[in-house]
Amino acid sequence: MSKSGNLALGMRPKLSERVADQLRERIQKGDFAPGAQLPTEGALVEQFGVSRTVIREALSSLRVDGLVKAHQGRGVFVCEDISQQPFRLCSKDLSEQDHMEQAMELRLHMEVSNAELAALRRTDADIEGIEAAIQKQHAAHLSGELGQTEDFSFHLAVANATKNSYMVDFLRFLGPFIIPANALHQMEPKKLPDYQQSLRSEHQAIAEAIKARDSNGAGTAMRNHLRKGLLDNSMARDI
Amino acid sequence: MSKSGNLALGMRPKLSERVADQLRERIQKGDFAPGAQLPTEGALVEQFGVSRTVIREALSSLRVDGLVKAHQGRGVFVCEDISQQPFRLCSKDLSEQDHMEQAMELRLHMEVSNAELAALRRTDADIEGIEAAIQKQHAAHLSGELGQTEDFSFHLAVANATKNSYMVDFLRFLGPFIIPANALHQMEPKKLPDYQQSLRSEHQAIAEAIKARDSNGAGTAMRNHLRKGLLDNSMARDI
DNA sequence: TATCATATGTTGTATGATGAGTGACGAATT
DNA sequence: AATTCGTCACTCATCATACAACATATGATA
Repeated sequence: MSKSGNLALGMRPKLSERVADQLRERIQKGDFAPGAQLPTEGALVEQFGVSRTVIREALSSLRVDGLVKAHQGRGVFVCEDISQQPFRLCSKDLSEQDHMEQAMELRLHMEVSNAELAALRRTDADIEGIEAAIQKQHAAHLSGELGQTEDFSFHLAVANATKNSYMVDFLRFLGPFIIPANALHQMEPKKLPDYQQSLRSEHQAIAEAIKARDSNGAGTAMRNHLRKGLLDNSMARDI
Repeated sequence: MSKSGNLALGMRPKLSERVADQLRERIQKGDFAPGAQLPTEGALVEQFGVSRTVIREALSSLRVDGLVKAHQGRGVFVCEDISQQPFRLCSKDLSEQDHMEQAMELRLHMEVSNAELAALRRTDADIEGIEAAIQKQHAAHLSGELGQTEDFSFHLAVANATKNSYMVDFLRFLGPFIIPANALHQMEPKKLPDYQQSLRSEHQAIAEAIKARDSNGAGTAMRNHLRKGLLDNSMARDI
């Protein structure tokens, strides 16, 4: 068809995403109330002046986000509770520096809580897992590796001891945002062994406090550990 | 009524979602390495024996989740950093009770940190916002309303004082999971005014500690406040 | 060698047809 | 009259095909 005169959409990014964004907006603005039925695909086709393919891809987008639910034979409806909307950590109006600082801060507080809870609830198996993680990181260091994966495993093991799976999930979600910030890469190779040594001793301190069921001690040990990481990235604040 | 996963009741899963799940699995299992190119849509059509529409809807799903990125004319590639994966709070293998407990625990620790940080960083404007929220909740109570929205606004105001937008975002994300758990609805109407009164005084205590820049005080006040909410729902643990 | 035109492969979009679930209406049966 | 059941219109789900837009490799040409 004649696509030359094509409307106020602008056509640089994918059409389907632009349509999806517009629909998202209208939903969140309350244009379509929760539980209400969206216009049918055919109606949207006419409204936006695009093909049904585009409309369906846009709706698919909203469906994955948990904003709408499609019922075959009935229509597409706005979800009653939009609480299922996923949490993302990518505010585009933040500088890279701010983003990193705030994400790291979020992780720090969360991990301090993890350590405190772990100390209260840990089983013997948890202790084994935590110490095994420390051993593996040590082994990685001896092999000349950076051992970042093993480092993260330690923190996951601590989170696991809280017996709260959401804590683990959230840490696992937060992890990738933090690891790239690690100053390991730009560190002088000469200082690396010292750094790794202090890293291990900090982990050890956390582990021992957890083992001793010392909640406060585990919390402060974790706080010191992570705050040190912040300092190495020269983004310390009053955390 | 069950939400989604449903093979039994004649409600068969959509083809596109089954394909999407299989692809997700293969990606996370490392079958497709990060940065690698997925098979072309045409290849996937043959592999799965479905139409291109289905393949495209499945890929669209992965795209929204941030697992893959499609480039017109080149192909579909697994994202280098899967960090953009959204965080969801809906582990299906958890009982409703466990889900609520763990989500609430996550919120509690996060809000305690918020209160502590708010006390350190609050400006005078933050104090005004917090106290305004308390006033509005009071007004709502006087009007005979439950004032749950205003209650949440108070917590958001505290989060806002941390100057960490992710704290606000995360609380806003967590909020809807918690509010329905509030025991307000099943409370004897006679006790309601007392409950609302104590709610307000707890909020007031938090606000005053923040105003006094008493970090520890604000943290414990918030902990007490939320732990009380837990007790009212008879799901107290060693938090 | 360097540059440009072309061919090929890929995703994006458009269109039409068919299958399948839902709900409403009305005719047939009890 | 009340209930059952078939029909029909409407909807989303899937399929199939074609073309457009973009990226890259290939080969011809200067």
